[in-house]
Parts: sequence; C-alpha cells; structure tokens
Amino acid sequence: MVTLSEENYLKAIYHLGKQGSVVVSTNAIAEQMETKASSVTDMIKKLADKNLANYIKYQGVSLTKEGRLAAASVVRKHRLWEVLLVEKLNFSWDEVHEVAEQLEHIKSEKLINELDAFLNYPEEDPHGDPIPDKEGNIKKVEKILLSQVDENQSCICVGVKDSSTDFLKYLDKHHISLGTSIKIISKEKFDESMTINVNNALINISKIVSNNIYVKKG
Amino acid sequence: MVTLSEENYLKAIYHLGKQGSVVVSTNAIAEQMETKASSVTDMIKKLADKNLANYIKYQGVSLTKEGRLAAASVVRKHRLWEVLLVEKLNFSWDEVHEVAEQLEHIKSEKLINELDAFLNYPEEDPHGDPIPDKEGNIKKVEKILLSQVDENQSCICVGVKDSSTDFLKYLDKHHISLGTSIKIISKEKFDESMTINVNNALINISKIVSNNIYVKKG
DNA sequence: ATATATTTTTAGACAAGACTAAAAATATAT
DNA sequence: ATATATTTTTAGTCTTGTCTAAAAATATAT
Repeated sequence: MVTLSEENYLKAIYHLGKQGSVVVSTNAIAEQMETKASSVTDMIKKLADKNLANYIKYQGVSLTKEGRLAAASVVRKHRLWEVLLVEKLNFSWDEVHEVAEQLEHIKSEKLINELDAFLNYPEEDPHGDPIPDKEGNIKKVEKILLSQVDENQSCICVGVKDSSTDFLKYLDKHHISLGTSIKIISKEKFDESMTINVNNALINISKIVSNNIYVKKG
Repeated sequence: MVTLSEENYLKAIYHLGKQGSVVVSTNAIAEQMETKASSVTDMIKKLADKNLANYIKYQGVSLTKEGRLAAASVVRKHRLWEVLLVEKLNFSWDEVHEVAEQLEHIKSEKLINELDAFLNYPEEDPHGDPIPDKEGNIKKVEKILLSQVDENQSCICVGVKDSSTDFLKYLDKHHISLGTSIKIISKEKFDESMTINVNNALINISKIVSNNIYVKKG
C-alpha cells in the first residue's frame, strides 16, 4: 500500500524529473513540497525500500518503473478530478487545484475509470496539461511559450506553465483562456514585454506573463 | 480543524446515539469502529477538548451542538457522494460504501454544494437513508420494518437497515430495490419467516431479512 | 453486603511522518 | 590543493493515533 504522503513525494519526483525518469536532488524535492530536506531523506528511503524509487546516498533519486506508474496514476486522478470540477461542478480553473490535491488520493480503480468515461475520456485538464492514461502514458503536444513567438505571428493559447490562482485570475481578467487566439503586435527589446491582440483588444504583457503561457501556431 | 480520524469518531457517535443526542458507551464506539476501547477513550478526550463532545468519565459521551453539526456534515457528504456514484458513475448500491468512506472526508464547502445541485438536491442516498441538509437537519420519513407488516398487506420498499454488500446482493438477486412493491402473502409462526410477492414471484424470506428492509404502506 | 464480572481509564510503547541541530559528504573558490 | 560553502544525511525529539497490560470504577450476582 502506498500512503498518502508517499503519493505526494512520488508526484513531486515525477514532476521535477520529467515524468520521473531523471535524477532529482533532495533539496529540489524539499522545495517543491515545502518541507525540510531531512524529511525528504527519510521518505526517499521508504520509497526505495518499497521499490518505488532508485536512491543513491548523496546522489539523488529517480523513480522506478513501478514508482513512475504510481506517480502517473496520482497525476491522472488529479487531472481527471479537475475536469469534473470545471465541466460539471462550476469550478473555475483557478479553484480546482486545492480540491484536486485531496481527491487525487481516493483509492478506487472503478471510480477513476468511470469518471474517465463520464467525462468522455478527456486528454487534458483545465490548464491544458495532459492526462496520463491507465498505463501512465501521456500525449506529448506541440507547444511553445508565448515569449518565443515572433512579432506579427498569431497563435492559440493551449496551456499555462504557472497555474497559481494569481496568474490564472490575471489571465481571466484579460480574457485569456484555453483556445484564445493571440496575435503578437510588437515586442519591446529592453524589458521583453509584448503587446498582443486578444479578442480585438490590445494589451501589454510582461516577459513573466509571456513566459508562462503555452501556445501553438495558428 | 477536525482531523479525518476525529470525523470518523464523530460519525460513529452520531450513528450510535440517534443523531448524536444520546449518550453512548466507550465499548459501543469501539465495536462500531472496530478499534480498542482505550483508543476510544483517548479520542473522546480530544473531541471533548475541542468542544465537539460532552464527556463524563465512566459515564459515556454525547455530541455537542457543534459536534452534531460536524458529524451530520460528514454523513451528508457520504450520502451525496453515494448518489453521484450510483446515478452518474454506474456503481451499484452494494459498491458505494467503501469509496464514500474516503470521499466523505474531502474538505470543500463549494464542492459539496455544487455536488448537491448537480445531483438535483437528492433527499435520500441509494439505500434510502436521508441526506442531512447544510444545517444538519434530516427529513424523517415514515417507515417500518417489513417484519411488522401484516399478512395480505402491501407495501413499498423504501430503505434497508443493513447495507452490507452481502445483504444488498441478496436483495438484488430477488429483485428487491428501492420502490419495489411487496405483498405479504403469509407469515410462519414458528420461525417468523414470510412469503412475499415481488414482481409476481413468490419468495420466502427469513425474519433476519424482513427485519432489515424498511417499507411504507402502499 | 461482599465477591465477581464487566467496563472504562491509565500508563507506557510503537509506527508514521515531520522537525531541529549537528555531522558527513560533496561542490566551489581561490 | 586546501579552505569554505552547500547539500545531504544522521541522531534525537515531537505529534497523532493506535495498541497492550494493568489499574480503577461501575455493574451484577449471590
């Protein structure tokens, strides 16, 4: 049995090391989880004992195949629940995270499969992040940061890198959501801000903003 | 903050002492929760410290107003989730309990209110048990045990007292569910079994069975 | 009313998960 | 290469919730 706490560590390692295949440091995990390095060391040992992680003292951790699947399963659940919250229960995309953090730990194979079917097998969560399938596979989609797009090019918002409440509310205020068409009008050299056209309104966004919006050509 | 474990104790006391207004014994709680009396004593003290329970050593516990509301809230969540599972996610009434035991601890006011609305404000769960409202009030419905009904009378199944998987599967096998019409054909004096008519089939049920089915006149 | 049985509580121990402070290993800089 | 800084681990403590065994209180029976 994988405990709630173990699931959270697996998820952190999964996210830090691109789907868990890369070695990550104790401190990185501690920062991600807002805990202390010593707590991380303790837990890593438990994960290694359970064959969920590969661990070499002082060197870092990566997930085993089993650990990767367990982590992907938690992420799958998190994202499916987020879809339910937004599509059926009137949550906005900035309200779902906290609740999904709880729901992702509910243990029931049937529940998650039925939820998947009920939601019509969504491929992405409300922030444009891919939903792993039962085997833990994710569909890689072409996406680049808005900051990479050149002047006079048009693109479509397909996701966000930062999904904090503050950032999502900022996007809401400027009517930017998934599927929104964005045209780059101009880019400033000195601060790398850009002026963009969204729904025929011109707005100026900082580099920080354009660096946290994923878009595709179009 | 009420912890998961505390919520489970509150729920147990709530169920044992008709909505928590009655004093219940340490042993009764221990039995209900499949734990030891000493663990119960420990937890009762914590609940009393938090003003969720009234506790007098060696005398027993009851819930305070606050404790009763907290317990009713957990029961409300449990039963609403059960409705979701059955109505939307293809669970049968014997499959919902275990998952609802987990879901009932999810903390989000908005979630439970939206769920309530999404399900169209159900008044009962899939076993016919009433769903407390936000204030913890439950609608008392007229119901008697099938064993109380006289020969030649007809009635309608409105709930079950035992909602164990085994019993619910037994009812499924005999096509008895909520809303099913039942006519009492005859009752045996010596073992108190009865023959009933369900969907034009005659079946014989033991006292144990008739004692676990709630019905209303009709 | 006294002895016996049952219930409840206390005392002490344990596991999980987290923390602090100190020690050990690794990395960096001159 | 040696000193310094950083990272990681260890050792020991704390809290929550559980348990066992023993003690205390209450209930029951003769």
